[in-house]
Amino acid sequence: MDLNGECEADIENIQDAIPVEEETQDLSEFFKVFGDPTRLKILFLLEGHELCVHVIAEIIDMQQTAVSHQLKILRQSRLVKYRKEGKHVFYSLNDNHIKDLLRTGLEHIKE
Amino acid sequence: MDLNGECEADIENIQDAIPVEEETQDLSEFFKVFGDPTRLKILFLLEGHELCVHVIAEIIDMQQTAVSHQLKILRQSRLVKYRKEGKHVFYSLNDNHIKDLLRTGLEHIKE
DNA sequence: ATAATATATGAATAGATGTTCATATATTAT
DNA sequence: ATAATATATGAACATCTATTCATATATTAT
Repeated sequence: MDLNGECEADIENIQDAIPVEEETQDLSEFFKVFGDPTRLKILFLLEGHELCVHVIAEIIDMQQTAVSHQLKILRQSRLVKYRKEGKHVFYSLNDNHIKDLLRTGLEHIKE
Repeated sequence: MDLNGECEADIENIQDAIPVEEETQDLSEFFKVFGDPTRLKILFLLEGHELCVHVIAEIIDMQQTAVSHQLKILRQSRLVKYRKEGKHVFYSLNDNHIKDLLRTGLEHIKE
């Protein structure tokens, strides 16, 4: 049974390079979060500051509800954390990898 | 003119944390490429091997045309390069950052 | 020349995604 | 209690995306 012809012999071993299905799914979900300009802007903003929702909305010039929706996604992927203080909800980064990822990505697109 | 109330004073400076619009767009496009399980599988496969299209399709159990479409996207974002040899087209990774990104991403989802 | 194999690509389609609108909840001020 | 402010959320909608199908191109074998 030689399905792969002349190209490559041991498909069995090569296959191991791919993480199991669930891990691949989770990983793609994770990267998907970075695949939106609005969310990226929020992440860049939160890199240096703890900010509340309406200030974020103001700075990136988006509606508050749009920002809230995106913050929900960032929360769900555990990229940001939040702290309630009276009427305000202050968001901040929740992961050390984020800065690395953003910087590596920027390096690539600048090449 | 105090649009941001009690929360935070110097919106001017905070804004600088965000790259210019075009850069943010490009960066989100870049991450979007990693936000699909099929493309991730292809990238993991190519991490160690130079492979031709039909072998990739076979290993990840996808149709050849689906793989070709995804390879096109990977080419366009300069993540893979290719080499023609007779009927075959051999693909391989074209960026040193890819492994880093994949590994950092995996670290995050495993936490 | 014809057939077989490897790859690429355009069109179609189903499903996912981001924003907006309307509205709900919660806290604070009057 | 009422009004104002801050945030969250569900529904609707337009847009984008990934796969499939049909088919085109290119190379090699007969």
